[in-house]
Amino acid sequence: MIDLNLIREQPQLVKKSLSDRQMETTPVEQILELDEKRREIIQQVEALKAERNAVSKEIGRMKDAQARQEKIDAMKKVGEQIAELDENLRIVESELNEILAIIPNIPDERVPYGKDEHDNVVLRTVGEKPKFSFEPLPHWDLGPRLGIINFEQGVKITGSRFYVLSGAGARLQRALISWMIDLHNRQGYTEKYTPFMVKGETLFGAGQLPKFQDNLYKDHEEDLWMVPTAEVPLTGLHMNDVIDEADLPIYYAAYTPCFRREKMSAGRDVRGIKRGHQFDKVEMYKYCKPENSNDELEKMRQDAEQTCAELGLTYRVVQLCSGDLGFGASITYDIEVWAPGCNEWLEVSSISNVTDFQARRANIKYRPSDGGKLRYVHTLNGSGLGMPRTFIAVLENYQQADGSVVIPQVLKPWMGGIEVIR
RNA sequence: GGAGAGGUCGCGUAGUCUGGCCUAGCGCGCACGCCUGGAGAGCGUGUUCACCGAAAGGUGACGAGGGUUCGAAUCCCUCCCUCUCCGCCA
Repeated sequence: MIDLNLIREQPQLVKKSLSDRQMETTPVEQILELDEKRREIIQQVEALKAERNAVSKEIGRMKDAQARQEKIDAMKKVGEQIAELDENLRIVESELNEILAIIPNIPDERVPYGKDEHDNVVLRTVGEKPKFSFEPLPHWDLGPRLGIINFEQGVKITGSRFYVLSGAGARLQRALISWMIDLHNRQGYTEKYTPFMVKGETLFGAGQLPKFQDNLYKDHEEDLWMVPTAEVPLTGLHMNDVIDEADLPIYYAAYTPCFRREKMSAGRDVRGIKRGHQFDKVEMYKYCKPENSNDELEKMRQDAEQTCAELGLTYRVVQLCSGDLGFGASITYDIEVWAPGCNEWLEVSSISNVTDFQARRANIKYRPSDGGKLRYVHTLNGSGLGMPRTFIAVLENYQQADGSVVIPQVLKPWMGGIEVIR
């Protein structure tokens, strides 16, 4: 949610932001109109309520039965007016909130203008694309050949875009998750294990509802939704909280599976395990003071980069352009690792400063140490890292001429003695 | 899932039966001041948030949402959560 005051005071800035994001319509005028109407009604109805409160108090003290009845009758009419105005107010406010709820965050001024992902800017590349003495296989050949990825079984028990990991493959994924969480621990993040299902309110707070409803799985009978990312429960942890300034910044890391219907991406990346309806991810998350969120973003990007580097993967850092920016993000870096088998850069991390966008929706504030007014925190999130793609990169980069896959050094403590998958 | 007890301004509680001096009392904590060589004790003052308003001021919030009423923390309905017991169960 962006600040209504910002729309009031700088409507041009908001309009430009929305058009930079390639939104066709910018409902700024409509918001201002509704806001105007809202304040008008509030003034009317509150004046009436003040009158009713005063007279009602009087009635309680009145002795004369007839005069008393007259006042009661008069207040009955006032009550009817109040009910009518309250109803109007409710309608105006719900219209206003409906629109505000789908306005994305304002891009940071450093975000380059661009139409879509083709206009993203590669900031730098770390490492070199590895050279092979043989033709490296894509993971969709490598996995089944090694017996560690089974596509048919996934389709059999659940459906398309599902797969089963087996033996050393399942173990490799578990090793990646454990190693990553331990690494983030050392980087200062507190590990969290959260529910994988949340209520609608929590999804609203994180900015997933109402806009991305179509991409979410939901229980048919209850208000329970499968999380599309750990960012959602991690935002929810402090929903409606007031945090002491001394406790900031807060760093969390969590592993969760992520569930996405991928309606928008139907037909994309159908080959392999790159895009499924269920995937595992380790997420980094921060709550901090507004003045520190830029520095925290850079630190989180370094933390994600370290994760790629320690795995020995070649990666590049990409700055998202305005048109490719996510709904809640004000600025985003993607980290992509090189996958020599499928011959492409795979996005394994997306690191964003969400500023106060989620904090407003989820009502997360902090109390300044100097006793000043409560302020909204800033939140940041970043994958550290996304599983199937990191898994793909490890398989494809560490494959040998004989078709086996060597386990990266850092993962060995979790592999139970397995050094090579063959 | 069944029965019962609860949810009040940081924490703990009073208030609910009997609607209106509840403009939500008291204790603890916290902040400031007085006192003190200093500290403690004591005394005094203050101590939620959101919204509307230039301000004065006003409105709303007693788990959430509805209803009754001139007026609801208080009465009625629905839901959520916590605790105790029972049932079921990894």
